[in-house]
Amino acid sequence: MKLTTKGRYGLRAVIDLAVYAKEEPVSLAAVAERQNISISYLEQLIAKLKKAGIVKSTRGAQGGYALAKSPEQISVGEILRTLEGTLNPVDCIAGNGESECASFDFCVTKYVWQRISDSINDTVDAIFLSELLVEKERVKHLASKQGISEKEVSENCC
Amino acid sequence: MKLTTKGRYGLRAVIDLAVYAKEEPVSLAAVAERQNISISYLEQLIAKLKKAGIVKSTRGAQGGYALAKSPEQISVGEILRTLEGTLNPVDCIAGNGESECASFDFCVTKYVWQRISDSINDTVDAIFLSELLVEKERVKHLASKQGISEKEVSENCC
DNA sequence: AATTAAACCTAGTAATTTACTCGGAAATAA
DNA sequence: TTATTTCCGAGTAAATTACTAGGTTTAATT
Repeated sequence: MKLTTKGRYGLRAVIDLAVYAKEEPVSLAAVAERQNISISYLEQLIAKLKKAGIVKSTRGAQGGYALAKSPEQISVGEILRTLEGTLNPVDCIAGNGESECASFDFCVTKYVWQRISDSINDTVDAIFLSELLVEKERVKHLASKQGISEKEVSENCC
Repeated sequence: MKLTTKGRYGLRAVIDLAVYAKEEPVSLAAVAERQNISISYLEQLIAKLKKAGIVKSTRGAQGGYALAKSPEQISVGEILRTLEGTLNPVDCIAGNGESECASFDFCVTKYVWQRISDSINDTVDAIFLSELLVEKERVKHLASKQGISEKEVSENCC
């Protein structure tokens, strides 16, 4: 039940864009450097985010990425599902019919998996990027009080 | 964010014991056969469940396994955490201090991971084996109405 | 027009994890 | 004594993850 680095790095990248790409697009190199993530790996993640309409890009020199919507319109659920695939604990409740197991309708464990799935999805769909930006301000003040730079925090985040 | 077969098979095994090991212990071979799971793999899972005090064993011929507590006292959370380890979406919130990331207290993403973790754990801790047994009766009737045997259901479950 | 900075694209690959199997030792009922 | 069963540790093939490498294309800047 672990998220992969796709979801973890990807969320950090989107937050980074929300903070730094307000005026002008930000290059992936800049995001990668700030977040201490490999740039070529980030490329793959951002490609998915773009396809999903979460970020937009401008090509060529001085180009880069920015959010495609306002932080109020981007949920963590959207981001994580884009990068991780469905957030179901098992495949058989994907809802596409294809991966349903043969005993789908009579499965007791499915009852459990469905409830876990619902709780995960309800949770992440209720957290919007805007909320994270508020939270980010809060911890930023906390950190600065303790003499810890934003750079340090970003680089060592989980 | 997928459960492994440990959690999936293990929960099925515990449910199987709840149903079939009421009077006398049930051999792993019987569970494995009913649930269509490899017996030697099940051995590993049941060892953990025993260590955790969820099931108990009697050795020797005619021995086997049974629940160590009543179904009202066994939560799905207990079972899954025993088999899967912590149900956290990331390691850094394990709470043991050891796996905490360097930016632990100032991490925005941690705020997200913690909420996901809480929702998963709250959900599974609120489901008890007794509830699953009731649910099992319900789907059993549904299945039999459609001419599907319990055996079929068990063997093909997710 | 040339250079440079960036996004975009595809394929490969080492490391890790998962999902098992195998072979036996110890215990106990029949 | 023999069957049946739990118990135990080590090994392994397959799948997945977490990347890297090596380019092409686009567009601003010089």
